[in-house]
Amino acid sequence: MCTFAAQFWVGMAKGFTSRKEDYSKWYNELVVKADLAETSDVRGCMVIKPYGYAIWEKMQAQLDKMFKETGHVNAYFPLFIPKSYLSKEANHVEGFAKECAVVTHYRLKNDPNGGGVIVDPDAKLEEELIVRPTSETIIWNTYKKWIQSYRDLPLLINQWANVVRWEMRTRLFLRTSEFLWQEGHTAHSTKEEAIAEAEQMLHVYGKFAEEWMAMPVLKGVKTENERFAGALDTYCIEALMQDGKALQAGTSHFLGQNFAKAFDVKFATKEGTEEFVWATSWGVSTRLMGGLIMTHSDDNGLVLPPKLAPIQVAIIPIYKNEEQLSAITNKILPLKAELEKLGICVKYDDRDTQKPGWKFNEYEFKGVPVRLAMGPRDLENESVEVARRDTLSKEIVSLSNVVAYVENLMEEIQTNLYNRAIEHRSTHTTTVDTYEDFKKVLDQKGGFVLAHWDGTSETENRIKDETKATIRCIPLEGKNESGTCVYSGKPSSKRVVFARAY
RNA sequence: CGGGAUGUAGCUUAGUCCGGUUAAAGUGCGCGUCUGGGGGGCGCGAGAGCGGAGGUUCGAAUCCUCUCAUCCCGACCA
Repeated sequence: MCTFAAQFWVGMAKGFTSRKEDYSKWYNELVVKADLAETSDVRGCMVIKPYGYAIWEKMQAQLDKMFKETGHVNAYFPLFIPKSYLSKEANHVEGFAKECAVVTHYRLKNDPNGGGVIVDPDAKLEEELIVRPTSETIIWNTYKKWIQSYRDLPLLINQWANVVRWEMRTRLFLRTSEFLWQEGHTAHSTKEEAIAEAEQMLHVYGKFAEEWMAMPVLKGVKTENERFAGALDTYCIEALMQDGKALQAGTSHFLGQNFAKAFDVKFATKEGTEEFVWATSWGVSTRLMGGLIMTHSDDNGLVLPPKLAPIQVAIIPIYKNEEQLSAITNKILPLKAELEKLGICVKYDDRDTQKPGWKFNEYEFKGVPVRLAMGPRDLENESVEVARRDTLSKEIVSLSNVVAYVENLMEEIQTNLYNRAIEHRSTHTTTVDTYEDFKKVLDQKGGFVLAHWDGTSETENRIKDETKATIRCIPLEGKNESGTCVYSGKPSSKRVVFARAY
């Protein structure tokens, strides 16, 4: 490999708020200016734009592959759920009742007073329909018909769908009234198998977050307060954003026999007895996009890990006339083909409608991991300028080495982003033993705070009221260590992870 | 649903307190031209009647009333 020079471009994107100035403004502007999504005229709902959707599609493709590899198949259940279904599992209703959209009518008509269309009062539904906030109820109502015997188990189904939760305050990707997700719903003959399934999917999520999103996550179990409505146990992956706030990035629930009992889903065992099945559900959503953005991006815009970047390499020609452009194109096309042969997504941007400088900024803001530029000088020297987005560094690489160089960069950038994120997390994870330190760390530094907790909801709630911090999880890998609760002073056998969260 | 604020060109905003020529600018858009190794320069041009309805007035973006919408802060949340 032949490197002639290294230089750094550390500019500020024009008219873009920095993280330090206002993190939340930075995020909102980034999402819009990087062309990922925008708010729609429908309150709380977003339009995911092609570039943002392309990233989501990459996530979907990989997750879907991982689900299939673990034996799951896809299916699709209705968007609408009869109201009565939702009330069959008491905890579940309570958890979602406050944020459900309800369909009450099925027809419009012209307003006799000339005000456009109105809801036809004669078209009232006998039973109102709920727009799914999650699909446990409709799915378990269906599973009841599908499951009779242990021979029908396990049932391992996933669906990719949209769901609606009527949120008061929304933010692009992080919390929208309608969002896209996948929800896995499985049925098992034993408790152990169901728990193993919930844990397995947690690890699938963890692997995806770390290896594909380059986003380190803590795996753990939720406390009763934070648990999914209707679950016996909720496992989660928790990520730490750059502003020191935690983001719940995925959850996997062991539902016990709650839904089986609510929907009367029984199966005949090998021994001829009749038992309720054991259930799990698990999901990740477009919220992952928010996590991806807030884990890596900087004051120059989006930064994407190569494995999820819709464009991994952008190539920009610099030319004064047609002859130069075609000379450059003649060099670039074979290079592009070679990179593509390695499975790298390359965009050769030879549009004459935009200037090179404009394109540099465009791809930088959109987080394209590697940018190649070739101009008259490179043409003469048989070289290419290679710029990487994660470090904002540029090097001149000889044309003969550039394919190998770029191939290697893909791996290097992916690793660097992960390492950077894990470094940030470890410097923002603090162990505290007193409530004073606890509050001080939250206010001054943020991040994950490891503290002893007495295991009661009462203490958890008080801490939440006083500090806005919640228990993100009881870590799976945390070692047992006896101590005393930071709040109550009562004995505790393990530290839990506190943080202010999204 | 409580507390605060804002609606003027595609977008961001000035003008509003203290009514008065043809509503102003940046950006974006179109054309021309010089350019082209980090959002380029110059020139020309298109684009809004000021969230909506009503009122006061010779005259309303500006004052009054009502209304709608959005944003921010609180309770909820993947």
